[in-house]
Amino acid sequence: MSQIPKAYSPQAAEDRWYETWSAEGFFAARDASDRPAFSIVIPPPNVTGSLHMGHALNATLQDVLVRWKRMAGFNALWLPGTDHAGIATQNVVEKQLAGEGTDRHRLGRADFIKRVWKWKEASGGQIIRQLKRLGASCDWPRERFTMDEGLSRAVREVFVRLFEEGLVYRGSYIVNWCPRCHTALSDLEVEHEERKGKLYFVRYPAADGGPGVEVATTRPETMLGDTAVAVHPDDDRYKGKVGLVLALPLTGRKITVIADPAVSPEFGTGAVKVTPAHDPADFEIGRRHNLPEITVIGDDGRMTAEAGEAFAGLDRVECREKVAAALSAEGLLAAAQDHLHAVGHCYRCKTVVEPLVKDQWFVKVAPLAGPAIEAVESGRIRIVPRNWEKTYFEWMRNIRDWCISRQIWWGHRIPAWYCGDCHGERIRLMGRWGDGGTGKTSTTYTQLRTNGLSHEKIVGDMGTLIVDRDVPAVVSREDNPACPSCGGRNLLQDPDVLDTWFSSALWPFSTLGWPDKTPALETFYPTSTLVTGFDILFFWVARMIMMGLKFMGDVPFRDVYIHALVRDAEGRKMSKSKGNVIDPLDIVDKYGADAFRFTLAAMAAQGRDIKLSEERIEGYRNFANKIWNASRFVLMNVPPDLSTRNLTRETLRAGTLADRWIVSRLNAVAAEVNQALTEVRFNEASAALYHFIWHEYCDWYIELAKISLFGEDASAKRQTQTVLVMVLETTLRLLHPFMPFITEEIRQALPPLCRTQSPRGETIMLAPFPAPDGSLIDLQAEAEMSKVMGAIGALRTLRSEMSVPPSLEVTAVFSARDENVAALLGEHGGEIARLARCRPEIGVGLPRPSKSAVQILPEMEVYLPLEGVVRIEDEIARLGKEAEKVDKEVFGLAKKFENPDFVSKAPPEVVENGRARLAELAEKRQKIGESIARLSEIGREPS
RNA sequence: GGGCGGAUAGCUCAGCCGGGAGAGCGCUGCCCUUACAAGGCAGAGGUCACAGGUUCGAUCCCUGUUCCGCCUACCA
Repeated sequence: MSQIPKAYSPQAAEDRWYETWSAEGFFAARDASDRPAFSIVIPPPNVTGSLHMGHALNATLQDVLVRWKRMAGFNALWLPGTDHAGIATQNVVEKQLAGEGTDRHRLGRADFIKRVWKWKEASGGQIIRQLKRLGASCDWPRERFTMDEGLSRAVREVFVRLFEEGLVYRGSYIVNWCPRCHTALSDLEVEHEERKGKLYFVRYPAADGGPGVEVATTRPETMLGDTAVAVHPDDDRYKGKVGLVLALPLTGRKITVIADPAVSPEFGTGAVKVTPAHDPADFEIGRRHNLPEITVIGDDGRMTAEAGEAFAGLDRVECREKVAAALSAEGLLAAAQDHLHAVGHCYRCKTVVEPLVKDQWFVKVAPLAGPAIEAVESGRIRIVPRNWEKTYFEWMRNIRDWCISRQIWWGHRIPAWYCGDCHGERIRLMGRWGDGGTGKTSTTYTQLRTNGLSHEKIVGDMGTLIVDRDVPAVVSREDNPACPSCGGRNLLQDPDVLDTWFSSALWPFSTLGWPDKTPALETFYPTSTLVTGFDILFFWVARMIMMGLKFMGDVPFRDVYIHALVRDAEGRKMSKSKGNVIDPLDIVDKYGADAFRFTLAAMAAQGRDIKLSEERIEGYRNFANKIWNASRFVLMNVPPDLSTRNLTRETLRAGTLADRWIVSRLNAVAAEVNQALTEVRFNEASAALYHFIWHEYCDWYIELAKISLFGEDASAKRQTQTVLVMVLETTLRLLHPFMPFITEEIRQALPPLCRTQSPRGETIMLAPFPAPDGSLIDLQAEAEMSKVMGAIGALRTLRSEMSVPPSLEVTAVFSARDENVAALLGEHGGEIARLARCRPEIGVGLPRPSKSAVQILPEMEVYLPLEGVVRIEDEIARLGKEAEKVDKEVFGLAKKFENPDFVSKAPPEVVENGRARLAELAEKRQKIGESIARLSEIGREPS
């Protein structure tokens, strides 16, 4: 007899089992193995971050897959790790410094980076600990970090090779600049948001004082940097104006009207002011027409000296007002109307980004995109759900070059150097010299050397440097390369670091040891499945595919499973800045990891977002408790020396109806779960398990088992015990990937000879995942059971509707349609008696007792004698309602048959089905009518 | 502007290849029946957003409309 407690309490079990699994090395995959490989690399979370709902969902789904495959006999690897999250992490540490009244420039680059590493060491373990609390079965000794030595080597190798092939280049282009983070951003890192603004109509007079051109703009402050006005070449309104010289208001600069097809005649006035230095579209036009690029907005988002005395130093937004006012004062502001337009914001700090012309490093993406498109088109990579493929293609086909340099310090330093000896005049540095350490003024390298500073001193104290764009870069796999032209060693490394996503793009192979040829790489690449959210489909997935194909010559993964985003009540992404986050760990504390995991899996329907509700989690907590108590019951009713070892197909097929039924259902569910997991339909797998455990095993099988468990027949009892435990044990294994802790906890309490053995260790984790045995699917048993269940249900309904107390044992009449049904019911009279709490009278065409309530089933009629327990009128009313229901269905069905086409064109089995149903309904309706008539008669007699 | 998705029970959502509408929670009634009140048994509740079309038959396929969400975009 077991002593386990009445309610399941997750905490203790979770800690204990995770500890054990980990210590025993059950999570470990083998670099070399006879078994087929299954591998997943985790989408690396931000190292200094903490677990949010998205991570929890992501990790749960991966763990379900890995645990499933591991049990199914695969050499399963789930490789964990974290990401250095350049801008985000740097921002955190900079905020700390600000709190201490200092900044990174005073600290200097080297000390700043030390400081970030310190922060990483201090806080970096958090998210990993949190993943463990969810039960994540990662191979922890293989944990990697994007800034690891090995991964850094991979990053450098890739950069150098791409540079050598001309796929990485340095150039001066317009980029998205965050004036707060002080760095360039890739197009993807800019979030567009609709903002209410104004569309200003401004008159630009001709230089000769004649009629000029009116332009429309949302950003009047940029006019200070205008170097042309453009119109569409085919726009008749402006045919005569092309070539006209205008006097740019407020500055007096002479600018020309040019024609360019990029201008859309429909918008505004059809004439657009061109500011090549501050607008991406204008930049393109400017380059096409060789226009000057006048920078009027600086790195800090304030107007530069070029903007003119009246505006220099003003913030962009302030300046907008001032310019509008100034134009208005000169009578040049024709109109200002409300206008809705998309404004780019920094994805990190939400500051409005400023397009600026900057020297940056880029990846030429088009040559890499081609094969990446082909890989998905050909099906070598399968994206699930399929509809994401379209989004993927759309983006890949319109892809633009990727700006990979970031003007921050935390990240992979770009392996490019500039020779101070050859080009010292054209390299300007900012650092902790000469200006009190603010790092705000710059000096040329040559000047610093002349002033007596050593090269080492300069490098050590360097904050950043500005290199003329024609100074050649020396790109090298090794640090401190020699200058290829002068052979000197006085080279200065490019101050920029790489976009974090550059290193993430290599994740599926860099984590397995690349560029070395390791056994792990051999075994686990390509990985099997990538599980991720659609929000990083472009950021990460697409880039991994490009890099994997380029450097491994093969796709990085076979399947990409795109899961939903966990959103808040209003359907918005949860984010710290919005303050709408629910901490997954709070949920784990409150309801247990198993309940939480099961909830996430159950809600992970393909293609739909998850709006998480706590009630739902509570429901699955109750489910865990249900399993717990069912197991308690089983353990209380089986001897500790029980064995299921001798249970063969033959003994199972020779079992009782209930045994054959539950075994059949178990195998059907095993088939469903396997199938659903194969198709990554987590919700279907969990729903099948939920229904089977609660509504078949608990509601019916356990109740039926009680008869022989509490009965006299020792051999029947032993047989029931065996099946009871076998089904439970198998179910636990099916459930384990979803609810790892409770399943292990219960399995360990089962009689030792009832546990399916695992190849190594005493754990459910490595025990075989149940494969369905088709020969045990017994449709006849299922059909028979459903008749018995129907009989029991019918009587229960009658009792309930007639308000017959459950404790009152009644006599009930089961009048079968034919001998077969009567025999079946007769055989299971004991079951009917117990589960419906009655003395059953069973036979064919039994007479109906007077004053009885009736349920009419296809196979039988069930009578409950009322004997003054219930008022006859109640039963008449109830039957009246039922008759209405039947009439409604008959009406619908009859309409179908009125249509001759239905009979001739519909498949025969559908027609036959309909006919049978109609006949059934007609008979039922007639019997109800008879019952009502009889009861009405009786009702008139004195009772 | 382009693309994608959603609208099904009071709430949150399933519903794979068109053929008798489901779950969880909530609600109603009865019940502490020796696994479980985090429970048992029974029940109420839906013109499957709207309008057309295809079909013998549409929640499901097609077209359009309305509302909502998301992604993407150089109409300033």
